[in-house]
Amino acid sequence: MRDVAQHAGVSTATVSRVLNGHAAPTQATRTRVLAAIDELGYRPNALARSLRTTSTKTLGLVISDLLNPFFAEIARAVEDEARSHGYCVVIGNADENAEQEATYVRTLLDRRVDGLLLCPATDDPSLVREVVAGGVPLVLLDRTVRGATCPVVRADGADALTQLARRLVGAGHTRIGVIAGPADTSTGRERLDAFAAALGPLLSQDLVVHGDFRQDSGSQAAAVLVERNATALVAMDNLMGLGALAELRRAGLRVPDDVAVAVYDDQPWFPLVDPPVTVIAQPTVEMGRAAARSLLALVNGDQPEDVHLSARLVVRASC
Amino acid sequence: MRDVAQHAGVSTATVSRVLNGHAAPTQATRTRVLAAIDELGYRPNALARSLRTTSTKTLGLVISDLLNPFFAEIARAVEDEARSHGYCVVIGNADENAEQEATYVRTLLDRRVDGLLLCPATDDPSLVREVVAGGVPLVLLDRTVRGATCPVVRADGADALTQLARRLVGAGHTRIGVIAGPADTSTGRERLDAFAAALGPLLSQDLVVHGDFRQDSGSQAAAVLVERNATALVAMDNLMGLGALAELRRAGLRVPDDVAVAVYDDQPWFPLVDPPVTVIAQPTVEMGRAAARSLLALVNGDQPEDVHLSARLVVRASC
DNA sequence: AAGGAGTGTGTAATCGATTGACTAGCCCCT
DNA sequence: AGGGGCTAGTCAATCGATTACACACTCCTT
Repeated sequence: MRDVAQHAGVSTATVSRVLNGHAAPTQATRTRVLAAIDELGYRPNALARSLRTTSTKTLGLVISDLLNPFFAEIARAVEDEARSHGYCVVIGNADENAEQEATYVRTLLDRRVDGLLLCPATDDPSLVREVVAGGVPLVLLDRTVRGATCPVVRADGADALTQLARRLVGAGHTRIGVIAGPADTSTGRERLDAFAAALGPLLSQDLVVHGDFRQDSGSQAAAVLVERNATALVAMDNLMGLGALAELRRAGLRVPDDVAVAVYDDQPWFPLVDPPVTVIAQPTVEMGRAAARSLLALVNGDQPEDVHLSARLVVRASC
Repeated sequence: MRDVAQHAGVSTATVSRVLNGHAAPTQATRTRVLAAIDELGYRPNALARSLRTTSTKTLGLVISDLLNPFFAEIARAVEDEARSHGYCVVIGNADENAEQEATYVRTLLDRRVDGLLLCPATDDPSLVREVVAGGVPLVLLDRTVRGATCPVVRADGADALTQLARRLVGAGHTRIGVIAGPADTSTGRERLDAFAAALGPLLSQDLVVHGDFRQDSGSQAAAVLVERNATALVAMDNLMGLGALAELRRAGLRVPDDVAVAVYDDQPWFPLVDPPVTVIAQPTVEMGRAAARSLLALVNGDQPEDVHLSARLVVRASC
């Protein structure tokens, strides 16, 4: 910057003013400075700038699992929305692991992100409290924590799950197996609760198996449930659904004749599976965008409302 | 930091030394400082530190499309490897768009990442030159550019494509349609060239359609190729493959009876599709890890070799 | 002609760390 | 007692920007 100033015969203050679009500098100096800038190929040091201004124009996004296309889509939407407002997004991958999540959150805070978007790995509120106590704008995405003290953006699947339950019961299923998410995540619990409520006494405890939102756990759960004579399987997450489908295929069971299947989260390939899979589709893009918008509002000092979107049932041939 | 120093009754220099594990401070002062640190809940400002040390312990990764699970997997692997070496990864999503790619690269450079991993959207070398000229360690991943002047990590699919070609010819196909990647990407060109070489005169020009590595382009290309009486379709990317499969299903064509299908890039769900899809599987995790390792070597002043891995053919029922 | 208003620039403090140069204190030796 | 050799710690410059304040100048007003 000093070089630029020298080159243009002005002080660094003037260069800075030109760079930041202040009113002060004359048209003449302005062009002189700009000429110097691209003659020297100067690029401002964002670290120094941020250090001084205490603003990084960066948002942090800590998601549970980058390999889960649901989160990849969300990340993509967040990034889009943020970029359109001049913000950058740093993505952290927690791998469904509370410890790694905490590490990432702290790293991002150390780097002074202007705000943080978090899909919490568990519903333990301590990390959230830590961030909020540190005064950093925080918005929770997809999942919440106990007694959350910050805005939350999520999609409600209760209606869709109720419809699904009705449909399965209507088709004569009496032994419906559930591959639920972890009991210590809000989505894991809520989806199960909503489905259980819709099913009432028809749902027997031994047909509920908790997975970890990953493919393998879906396979294992499916094996267990089939063993217990379930005639329908509902996987509460697309990766566990994938695992369940793989297991059914491995076991030589036919869908939906032997076992009906439905999965939470739609994916582009679900219609192509044999048979096409009934799903509950979440508005991922809207969730991501809304979360980014809420966070930016918070960063700008507003107090955004929680956002509640809805998932919807998409019936295909698998049940 | 000043507060901590005061609290512990030492100077900021000493605090810094404790923080950075210098030999100097006594065990006594050390514990005093550490006590002060967590009493005050002090966290060092990474911006200031980086400004001073000119090292951010951060790598930049600019990928072509975060929604493409191939790149998501790579990102995940890069992140894993980097983290295990104490580095953070900032992911930028170029959306297969050269301009957005350049913007992201510059943003990352401005933030002084210690090194950059790039999956170039086109084979135009100007951006690469710009980075190299700036003296920032750069490694290309998956794709290369014309006259690349930096290490490259990629997977070679020529053998697998040759096997695939042989197999299709052996099955009696004479009109084999290719859904190729963009001609201005190295992977787009190389995969097509390798396949064309293996097929020889059997490949007619009107059965080669270029897509853009996205689902929709795969559908459109498939429609065109079917129209031209192709009896086999090879999609050079998983998303275009997905699009092609969707189009075939929409058109009511049966795989492999009416049209045989093979796709470049394996995905966990390809075995579940009706019928299971023959693919060319790339060692994504190894690519990501190798790229991160190469970049870290470069950052540490070594001169890593290019890394060439191999893709392999996985035959399933679709052809 | 003096004083005031309004502009355009420059000077220097500042953000929060790191680190080279220096100093104070201690021990030991002659 | 004085000096050499260590150590543990302090001082202050530095990284590269931003910005409050001061200054110089022009142009008006009275």
